[in-house]
Amino acid sequence: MKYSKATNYALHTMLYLVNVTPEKHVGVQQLATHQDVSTTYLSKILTKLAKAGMVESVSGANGGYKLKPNWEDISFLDIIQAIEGPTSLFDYCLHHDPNCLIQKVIVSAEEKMLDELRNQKIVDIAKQMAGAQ
Amino acid sequence: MKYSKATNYALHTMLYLVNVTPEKHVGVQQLATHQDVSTTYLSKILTKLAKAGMVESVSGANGGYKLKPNWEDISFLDIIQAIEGPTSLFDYCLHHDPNCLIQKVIVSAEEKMLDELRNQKIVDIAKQMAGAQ
DNA sequence: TAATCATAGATATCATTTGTCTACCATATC
DNA sequence: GATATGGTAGACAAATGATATCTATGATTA
Repeated sequence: MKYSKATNYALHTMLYLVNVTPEKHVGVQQLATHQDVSTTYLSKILTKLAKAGMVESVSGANGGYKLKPNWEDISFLDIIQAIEGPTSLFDYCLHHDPNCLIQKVIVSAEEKMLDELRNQKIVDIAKQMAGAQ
Repeated sequence: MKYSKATNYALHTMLYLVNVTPEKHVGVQQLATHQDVSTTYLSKILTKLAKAGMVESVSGANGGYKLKPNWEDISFLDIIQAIEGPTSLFDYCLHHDPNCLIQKVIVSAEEKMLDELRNQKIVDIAKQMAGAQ
């Protein structure tokens, strides 16, 4: 039971974009070498972030990725769900009982975690890091 | 990002034991057919629960599984961790930075969920089910 | 038109989960 | 103690999902 490495890459990528260059375009190349991943693989992750409306890509020379105007609102949960999808920790249950109490307990516990992740903006972490230096 | 089916089986098994026969021995056979799993597979799951000190097994005729005396204290988290292990959602991080803020945010959000799961006893759910009938 | 950069598809690899099969061990009862 | 009943453990096998890589292609700029 773990978040995927892709989610890890996505979070670091977004933090990097916010932290270092919120305005400029940054190439996948640069993002990839910073995290020691291949560009094509990271590109697939960035595509998901783009489809979720957090970044936009520009092809061609001097192209790359840029944060969308709403970048200051982006939460951890936004990023995680862009990569992991909308799945719940526990979306099946024995006999597919829609009233399964076990499922209800777990889902409601999970909601507590999601609330936390929803309230944590990536920009706040970036500011913390900037403050610490 | 999901809890495994094994965790699902474990929770339902424990609920069944608490609900139906907290005192008697119940064979894996019965538990397995109830959940539509093979006995050997469910047996492996029960072995983990036994190692975690929640149930005990008795071999031989009229044997089976029985709850341990502390059964009223058993929480959802106890069962989940007996199966999933002690892993965290996010125990690696880029460059293995022990001070990674991203990791700290996620781990602290996860703690909120674990607190909830720790506070939910399996016996409470059993009582709810009994009351609803 | 050439250089730069992102994108999508096909494919490969690997780890984990989910199981099955089998032989084996423990206990109760006759 | 033989036998039926019940749990245990190991060696597999299959399915799934994550993690990539390679290649060809499309878009943009200089």
